Amino acid sequence: MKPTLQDVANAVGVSRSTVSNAYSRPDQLSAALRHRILDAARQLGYPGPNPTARSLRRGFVGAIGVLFTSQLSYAFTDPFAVRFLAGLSGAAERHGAALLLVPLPADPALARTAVENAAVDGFCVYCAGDEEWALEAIRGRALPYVTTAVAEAAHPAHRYVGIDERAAARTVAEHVAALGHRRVALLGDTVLPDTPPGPLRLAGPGDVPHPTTRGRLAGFADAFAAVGVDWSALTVLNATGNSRAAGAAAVAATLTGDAPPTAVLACSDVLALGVLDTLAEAGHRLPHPVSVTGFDDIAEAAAAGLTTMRQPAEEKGRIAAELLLEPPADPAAGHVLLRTDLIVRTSTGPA
Amino acid sequence: MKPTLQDVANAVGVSRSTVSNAYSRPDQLSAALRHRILDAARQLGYPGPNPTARSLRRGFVGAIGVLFTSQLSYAFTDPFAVRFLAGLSGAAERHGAALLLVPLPADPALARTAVENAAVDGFCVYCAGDEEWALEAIRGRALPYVTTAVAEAAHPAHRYVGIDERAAARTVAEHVAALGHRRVALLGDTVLPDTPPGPLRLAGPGDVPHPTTRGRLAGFADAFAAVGVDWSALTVLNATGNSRAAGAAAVAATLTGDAPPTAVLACSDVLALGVLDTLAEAGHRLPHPVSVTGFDDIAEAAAAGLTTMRQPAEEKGRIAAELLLEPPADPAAGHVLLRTDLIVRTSTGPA
DNA sequence: ACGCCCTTCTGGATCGATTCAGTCTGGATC
DNA sequence: GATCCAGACTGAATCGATCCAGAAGGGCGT
Repeated sequence: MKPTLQDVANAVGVSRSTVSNAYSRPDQLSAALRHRILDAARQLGYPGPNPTARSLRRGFVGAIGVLFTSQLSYAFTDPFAVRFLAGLSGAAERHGAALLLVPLPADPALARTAVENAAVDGFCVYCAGDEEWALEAIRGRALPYVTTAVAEAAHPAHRYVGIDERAAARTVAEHVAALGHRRVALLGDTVLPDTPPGPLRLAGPGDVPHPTTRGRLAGFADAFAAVGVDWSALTVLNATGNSRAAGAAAVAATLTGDAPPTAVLACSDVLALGVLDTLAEAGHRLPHPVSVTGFDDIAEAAAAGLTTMRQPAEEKGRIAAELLLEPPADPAAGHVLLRTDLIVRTSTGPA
Repeated sequence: MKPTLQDVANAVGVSRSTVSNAYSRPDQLSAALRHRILDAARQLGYPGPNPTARSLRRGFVGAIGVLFTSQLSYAFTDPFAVRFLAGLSGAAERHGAALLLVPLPADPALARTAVENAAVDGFCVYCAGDEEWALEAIRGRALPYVTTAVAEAAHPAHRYVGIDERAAARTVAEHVAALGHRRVALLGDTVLPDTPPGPLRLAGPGDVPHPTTRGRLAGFADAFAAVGVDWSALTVLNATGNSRAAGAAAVAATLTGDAPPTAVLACSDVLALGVLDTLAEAGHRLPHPVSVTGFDDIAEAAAAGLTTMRQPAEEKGRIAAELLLEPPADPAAGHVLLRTDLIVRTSTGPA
């Protein structure tokens, strides 16, 4: 079998502790002996202290867990998530912390044990709406955690970095309203679960389960209410996934119907790009008869001329990591609200 | 402190082993007792067996390490790497394996210990040219590993999934040569280390340290040699990074010089897009006076009309994961060569 | 009543290190 | 020459589980 600390100790004729010190606390032994030990280790093919055993004894691991409550591969498919991870990994790198990407089985019970079995010192939970069970499991392990969305009635240990979804969405909608649009559609991913793509009847934004989508729809509604357009006059479109194709599918029938909206406000850039795809296929070029807005300001948005609400993706990731790796003394500092900026491009114009 | 197995055992009045079995081998005890144990655990706030202790005893971790020998955050910046990771994570997810992204310090000695300290069952090494030290460290730990490039004189344990870089590049260049181009520039990232952006004198492709770049340049050269264009007649352009900006910077002076090339063959799509940016800024629209080709076929390539060599990014990731997670019995099956396809778009045309 | 098997549960050994209170040694101090 | 001390090294306890040989108890056939 592979050699252990003890084998090296035997070979050199010293105690296990001394070999351990040779690796982890060089100041505890003479340089000469340390060299002898390291040489012997090399000869024996000893690769250094076993990381698992070390973690067990030391009580910490040196890795933070990253949880995507939807599919893990989503993390690499969604441009915003990728930029978030870029920021996260940069900060982790600076702290020498590794990132453990934990895949979650579809079965909730199994998913919970996946969270309980992850060897990490803390968790970053990328919010997908339904994550309370995950947070509960994390708290059960008494590990620190950060979420990527504002939590209203947060548990004291709950740290987060997010934006004011509702206010940001309201700003987008105010821009659209100011351009004179009154017949508008709001487009979101999984506005209601298990619902086909296309228009949806909703009593109000409060009925939307996903908090981020709920906040954004509410913000859109706020702005239109302020100019006299009631919630019931707004069309809500449901997309079955956060992808261009899903966005296109959700909006298709509505755009070709009679009395199509003059503006479509999407809850994400990816969905908005899907809308632009549909318009482009119908032969429309910018500026369109239909104004379109997105959310997040991903790289593709600029190229497509998409008006959108920018949120600092990399910074969000960086701060999430820092909240875990250098925990603020003041608990209030554990709640970070990021700035957002309306980026007006060519996809919006007068009604 | 947090409760342990022993505490739960004491509370219920059974042995440690029985509590352990309640979690890991439910068939070893009666359902009734199992429920009593699990209930007691819940009451005590016991979060389930400690993952680190379990790993130590069981001898495996349930995670595979992912090594980017350049900066970790590069993984999320390069579109090809992201798609690779998407494939990797999808396969890992299916096997219930977690992904440990290990950041490597710039200092080589520290980087080596980072590899030695990662608690994983195997490594996927995303090739960056200089990774032999990492492979050595991994072999020292007797862990299985996969690299993302073909290795010629591979260690027996060395599994890989790659493409025939040279043949693929040759195919691209043959396409360009067939269009009549004879005055061409070849563009690569870090053709020689520590060299400013722009043209470079090289005796031949053999002088390039990075194996992937070397293979691609050699393939380009092969095709042009076949039509009578000598290596010395080719311009080699060095980019200082794999980004659009770096690609643009590398090519700028050459494009505006006298006798500019009629075609630029880049070693990656990102670099090629940088060249297109430069051309667009100079007011050129497709089809250009200058043909441009890329490599990889990332998503942006299609939108930009870039002719490129497609390699199956997600599949590469998937196969890498599978080579680790379901090791082939036949060692020859540990060497996978992927298919590549020339995708001709509008960025190439007759000279 | 006896032996046998099967299920259920136990106790101790073990995984591979780290930690900390000591012990030992040689040299400086008075 | 006795005392003290800093530096170098040791040993046992510990981290929190899993594993396995075996003990206890119950049911069954003869």
